Amino acid sequence: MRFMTSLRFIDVVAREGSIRKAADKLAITSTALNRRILQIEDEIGQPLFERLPGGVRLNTAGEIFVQHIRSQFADLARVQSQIADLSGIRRGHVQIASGADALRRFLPAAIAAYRSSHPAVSFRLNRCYGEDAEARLLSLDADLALIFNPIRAAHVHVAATVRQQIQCVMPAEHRLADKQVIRLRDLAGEDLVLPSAHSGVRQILDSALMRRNIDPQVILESDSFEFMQNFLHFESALFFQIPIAMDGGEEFDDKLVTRPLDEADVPAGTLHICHLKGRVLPVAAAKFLDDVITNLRSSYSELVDQ
Amino acid sequence: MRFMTSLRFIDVVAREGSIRKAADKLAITSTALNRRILQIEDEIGQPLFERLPGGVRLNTAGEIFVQHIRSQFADLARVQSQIADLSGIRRGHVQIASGADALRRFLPAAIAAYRSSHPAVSFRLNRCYGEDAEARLLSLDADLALIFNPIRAAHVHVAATVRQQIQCVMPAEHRLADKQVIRLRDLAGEDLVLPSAHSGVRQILDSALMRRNIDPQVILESDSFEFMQNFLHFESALFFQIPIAMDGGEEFDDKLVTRPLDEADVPAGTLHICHLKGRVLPVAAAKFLDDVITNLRSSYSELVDQ
DNA sequence: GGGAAGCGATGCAATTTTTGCATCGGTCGC
DNA sequence: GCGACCGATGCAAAAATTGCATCGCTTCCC
Repeated sequence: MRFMTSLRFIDVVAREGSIRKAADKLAITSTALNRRILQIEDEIGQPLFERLPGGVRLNTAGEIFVQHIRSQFADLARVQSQIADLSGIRRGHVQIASGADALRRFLPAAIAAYRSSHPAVSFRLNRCYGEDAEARLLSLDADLALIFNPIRAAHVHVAATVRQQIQCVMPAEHRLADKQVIRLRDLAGEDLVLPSAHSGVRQILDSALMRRNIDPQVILESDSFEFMQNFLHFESALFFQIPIAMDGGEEFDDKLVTRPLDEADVPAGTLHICHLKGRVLPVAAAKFLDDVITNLRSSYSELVDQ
Repeated sequence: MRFMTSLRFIDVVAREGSIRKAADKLAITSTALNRRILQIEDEIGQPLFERLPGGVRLNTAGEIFVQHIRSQFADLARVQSQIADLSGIRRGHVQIASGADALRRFLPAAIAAYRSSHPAVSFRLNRCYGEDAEARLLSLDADLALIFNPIRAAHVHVAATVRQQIQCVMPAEHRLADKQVIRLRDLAGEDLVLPSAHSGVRQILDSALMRRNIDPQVILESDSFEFMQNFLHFESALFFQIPIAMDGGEEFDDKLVTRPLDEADVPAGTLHICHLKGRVLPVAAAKFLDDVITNLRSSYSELVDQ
């Protein structure tokens, strides 16, 4: 897209915080890039960047302008996908920001299913926590976000939510494995393996444990589900995740068993599927979103809202 | 705005329906323009125009793309005005589509008042009927529209409405001038001077007259209020307009008197102030809209909604 | 405190892109 | 069927972008 180059360049400079670094990334000289920026600042009538000794930084005008540029790019992508859709090609690109939960099983399966009927659609997935995901939606760096627990930002539109009760995962021979439902007080004195502090699951657990004044042993903390799960093969402990991170609510590792926490002790959290409020999504992203919601509705029936 | 030239060119070609005509208007050769278009079609990967023997016409992809271009331009204007606003310059440009009613007295006064505090803001006014106004909003050719009576289009957001009872204007010596309120049956046999068929006033009058089976003499029909009003200086007749077309509901021509039609006979119409739904208006347009609504609220108090 | 390194800005020449001219092949109206 | 008008294209001129060398500046580090 030749007619977008100058704008794309500005975006990169804003991200890199330095003309020379950006020029490097863009495979042109800093001279050329510098002059493109000077020219656009001239046309706007005001500087967009502050010149610092170590590089450049957007000023207020630049912030506004770069936001405009990003929305132009997103909208161009939407237009292209819509045009491609006209000729029945169904091509496109979908960018998703997701928590680690949904990235485990749910999204791989959902994307594969979608791609089986739309092979010309490509995806990009970024694992991140709530705040990042919201920032990515806002900077148009993601079309969709799947976030477990809290949505704060006013500019996010929640297309659907799924209630998810936290599940306790343990080796089949663990002493709690006989119970069908785990009470919070059962955790007292147990060895726990917990997701890191940003995680929605962790926040729910922490606040529930704090409220009841239960003080379990946190022997391990990680942001990798895979790591935590494999750890349980070597040492007996309790580990927590939400159904979406498993296959239809069932653990997929037959050495481990899964038991829900009692809803009276720990409230169900909500998984939110969202996009930027007021944004017209590209065709591919909109269709994928539709599919995901249908998919969730059939897997979790009455737990899905909207 | 150098980086927008190619897009602007496409817009002009779409409007002109011919590359050569557009090239003429843009003061470049048809060759250069033609090649810019070919290049962009190449980048998009699909033609945007159908080549007809007498020129070019947008195909479906082109329609989508041109709509995108226009929204880009409108958004760029918003960004520019927002950036200018930062430095306290308060410059900008406001484009208004309005019926002839509001163009008479209300808008000149409102714009002059606004410009007295924001002299760097320029305006463009286009007189048009409802359908045009809506089309102009949609093609981003107008930021705001003031339309008397009906709003149909789903993509229009109504920022405020004012109820306006139709007024009957006549020479001071007319036999109906003694009445404080004009009943519809009074019009039977009278000579009427009516606005043209597209006008909201005309539509309301026509349907009321038709319903009561009253058949007055329509001796003159025009889309110029000024013409109709001046005509009354030479021949005694009745002429209709809404308060917004007058000074605060008072006729400004002292040879003429104004009497409301009875609300029981003819329902009040509504003047709508609207903009495109979902659009972020440029600062200047948004502020002017605010002013207009405040203005209307103080002039017509309880008749204003929202 | 001085020197090296990193930054953006700028003059000048090389290169690439854009433009204009002339012209082609096609369609339409008279 | 002829003239007028349309968009497409080869080729040379004009204009723009780019890269190189270099400047002035600040910061970091010895």
